[in-house]
Amino acid sequence: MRTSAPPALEDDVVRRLEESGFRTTPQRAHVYRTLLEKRDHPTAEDVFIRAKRTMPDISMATVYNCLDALVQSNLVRLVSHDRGATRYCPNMKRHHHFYCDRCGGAFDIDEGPSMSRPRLDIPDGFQPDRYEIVVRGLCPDCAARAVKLHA
Amino acid sequence: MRTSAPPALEDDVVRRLEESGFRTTPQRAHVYRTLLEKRDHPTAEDVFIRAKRTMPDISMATVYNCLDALVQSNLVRLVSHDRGATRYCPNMKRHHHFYCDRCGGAFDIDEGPSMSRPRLDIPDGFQPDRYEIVVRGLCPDCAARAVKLHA
DNA sequence: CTATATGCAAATAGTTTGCCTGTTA
DNA sequence: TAACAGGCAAACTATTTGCATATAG
Repeated sequence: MRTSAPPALEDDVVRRLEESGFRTTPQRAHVYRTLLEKRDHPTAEDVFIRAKRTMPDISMATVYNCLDALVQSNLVRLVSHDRGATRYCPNMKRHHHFYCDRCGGAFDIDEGPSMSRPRLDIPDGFQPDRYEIVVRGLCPDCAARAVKLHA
Repeated sequence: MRTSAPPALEDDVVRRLEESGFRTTPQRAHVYRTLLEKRDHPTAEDVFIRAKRTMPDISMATVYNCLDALVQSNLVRLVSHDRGATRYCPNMKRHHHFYCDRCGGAFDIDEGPSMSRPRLDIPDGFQPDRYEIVVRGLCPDCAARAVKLHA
């Protein structure tokens, strides 16, 4: 057993980026930290605005570059469920998503302890790597609003 | 029991559109028929090009309008899994999707007979309506190509 | 007859690219 | 110091909108 402190988040990021052939740059680390800060599935532009607060010279193109590098390094998931802008999610624990039909919001759904791996008949030749369950319907806010309209 | 022939596809389309408050127009029916013709998850532009072959005056804006009306009428599903253009799928039978990490292709996965509904802990307040399982990995073509590269 | 849909063109959002400079390993 | 990354602005792609005309109910 190692006696030193657990590796800092930073170390992990560096390692993952390097494993995928990316250099570690202040921008990439900063974009990642920005995502961790508020896990609300921000768009690239949201990330840009937030990242700019403490790194004013960062550019939109760099944000896209960083997000791509993080996605390819398996540090961030790309979330895209409607015609709107792509969203990004730094939660790499196995989890699922709920998408609201009305407001378009995306919400993480943790995997319950009793959850069994679904059995799907995936045709020959496909090489599945991972899966997620996508649930759609109304989020709490929109559901509450829908009830009001019917009152 | 009705003695006449089962309702034509058209009748069903008309009913669904009307139930959702849409008028039935030749363009909407045509876009729907175009989608049914080749179930390969085309983009709006693909649909536009195909639809134009037999309805040369149809416009891109109308294709978007029609696709929206069909989606809202539950005749078509919108499929969006990367930063590329949104794709459309007229298969409303319960089914799932496989997305290829390499080529970005989307494939329908039928639900096997032994499939049990997955149990998710959806927090209070959410009003789930439907779900789908999304599997990612390599499609047969890309998997075969990956093997070759390692040979 | 009237609300709604179409077609066109222009506008906007989202994302990518080229090019030159700066930085990482 | 060489290959890679950043910044900026322009290009591009996907989608939406405004408006005049046409059409479904």
